[in-house]
Amino acid sequence: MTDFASSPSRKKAPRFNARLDTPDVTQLLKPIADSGAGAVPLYRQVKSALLRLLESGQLGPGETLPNEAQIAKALQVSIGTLRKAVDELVHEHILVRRQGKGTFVAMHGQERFMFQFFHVEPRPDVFDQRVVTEREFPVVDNLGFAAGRATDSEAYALRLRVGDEVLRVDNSLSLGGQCVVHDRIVVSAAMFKGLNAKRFQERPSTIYNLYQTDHGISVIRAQERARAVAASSEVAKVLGVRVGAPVMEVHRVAITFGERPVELRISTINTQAHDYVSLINRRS
Amino acid sequence: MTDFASSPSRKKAPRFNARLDTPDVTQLLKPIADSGAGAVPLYRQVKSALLRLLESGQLGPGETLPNEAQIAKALQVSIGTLRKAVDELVHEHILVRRQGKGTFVAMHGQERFMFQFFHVEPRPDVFDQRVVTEREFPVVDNLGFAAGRATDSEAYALRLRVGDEVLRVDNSLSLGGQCVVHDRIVVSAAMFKGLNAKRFQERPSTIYNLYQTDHGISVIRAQERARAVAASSEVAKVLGVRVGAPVMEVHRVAITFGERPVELRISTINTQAHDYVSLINRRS
DNA sequence: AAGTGGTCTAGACCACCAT
DNA sequence: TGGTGGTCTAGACCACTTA
Repeated sequence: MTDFASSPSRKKAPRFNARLDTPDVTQLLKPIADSGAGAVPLYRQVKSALLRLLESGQLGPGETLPNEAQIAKALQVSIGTLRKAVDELVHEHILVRRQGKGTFVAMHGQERFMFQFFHVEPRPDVFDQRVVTEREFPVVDNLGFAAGRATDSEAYALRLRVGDEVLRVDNSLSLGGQCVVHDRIVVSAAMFKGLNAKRFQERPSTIYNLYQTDHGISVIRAQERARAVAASSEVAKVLGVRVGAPVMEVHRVAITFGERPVELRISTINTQAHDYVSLINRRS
Repeated sequence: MTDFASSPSRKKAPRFNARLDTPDVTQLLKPIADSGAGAVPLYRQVKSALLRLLESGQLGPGETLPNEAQIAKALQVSIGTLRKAVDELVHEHILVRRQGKGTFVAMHGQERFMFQFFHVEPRPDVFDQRVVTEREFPVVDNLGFAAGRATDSEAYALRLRVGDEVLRVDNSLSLGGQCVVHDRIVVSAAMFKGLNAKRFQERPSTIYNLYQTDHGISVIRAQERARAVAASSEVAKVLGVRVGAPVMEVHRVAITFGERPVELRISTINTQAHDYVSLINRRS
């Protein structure tokens, strides 16, 4: 039961010449009338039109977009203009292009999580540079799952009212058999109706993948603020450090379409042998 | 005395119809022969040609590029291809476009420093959201300047040999009158010949601006790794925290053309009232 | 008014992928 | 072999800046 039932037009059955995995989305794309001087550029309007398609769920994760010529024709813009719009969506990891295959709605999985959302990696050893430490997907162990009422800061981050029902999940993340991160996840219970410990623990892929497949919510971006704190007794036990030891605390708000906050995640990191690596590192 | 003396062709005097602030760079741009199948795309080759121009110093910080039509003609590519190359360089903050004025080699200044390299800002107050905390440029006070020999980790980060001569600079950075960051800067003495405490302290703009104007070295990118540590006595005194208090330590290697490391900077941050904000936050 | 970058078009051809 | 995205072209017109 997702929110998509309220979308204005339902999916139509594929027409005889439509590809099976491609809903006939072109019918939903109305020609864009260029509004003339000083207005939003046409390619931005095209981008918005595509975003509306994704946001409304008419085009879901993993689905194939119509080919560029078709979309361009449906919107009555040139293919170059369409490409510029898609370029930006690809750059934001919202769409994925594959030459020879097509353009797809981005899906959450391990690769994307590692690339876009996981920023912890082993500290390179100055004295042993032979060891090329590959980035490693963490083993996630669930420590707890509970419903509760939003605190001030939780409500602020998730744009809820204080006291609204939230779900809290505690996880430990391990790299190389060693627990390195403690995660406290907070989400709105209203937004994630039906989410329970069992579903959470048995998810086949990443947590953001679960949000996407079970609740139709696609995380597209995140904000992170980091600080150093003294380890609490609870976290110290999980991370295997002494109480009061300096650990890093990262507050992340995951965001979906329309700048709506989805999840607050407080990661406490044991940085004895690992670093928090800023996205600044990526080249392009 | 910069390294540019070794560049193959010297700057020519501007021709009678050239703009005064624009060296006749088009003469230096040789037509690009498309190398055919499976090769590097033409627009990447154009990008490389432009990068060589910047790297060799034939086009310096703040200078105006010839207009797009001229460059395209000189390289014998279409204007669209040239624009795609420039697009990427603009995205990497190496060039700056200004509609109606021209395209310029990016210069270091406060705005760029704040945007690209400074990641500390006040922690927003959950209980007093009226206060919109604007990002503020820090007041930098010099605490020390000394020559020395590269340690293992310094040599590793700067790609020097252990024992090579380095310059070390200590600064304190204050926001709102409060010291928030202690910076230890390490650079190769050979790379920054003639850099002394006086020049350093009297610089008119940012430190990266000094590197650019005095030594012809343009920082174009940085790598950062962060961790939580216990404050040392030296740093504790500067930051006004007790020895052993948890503080954040950010190791940044600033990089110039050709992936060459320029500067190692270890920032120790008092995160009592401030956060380290990840670049992930930016939208586009 | 002249010069610059910004947008938009219409088409050709290439490289990659599936069949 | 046919379909997809990727590259490249040549030009028209618009918006912004400066003189």
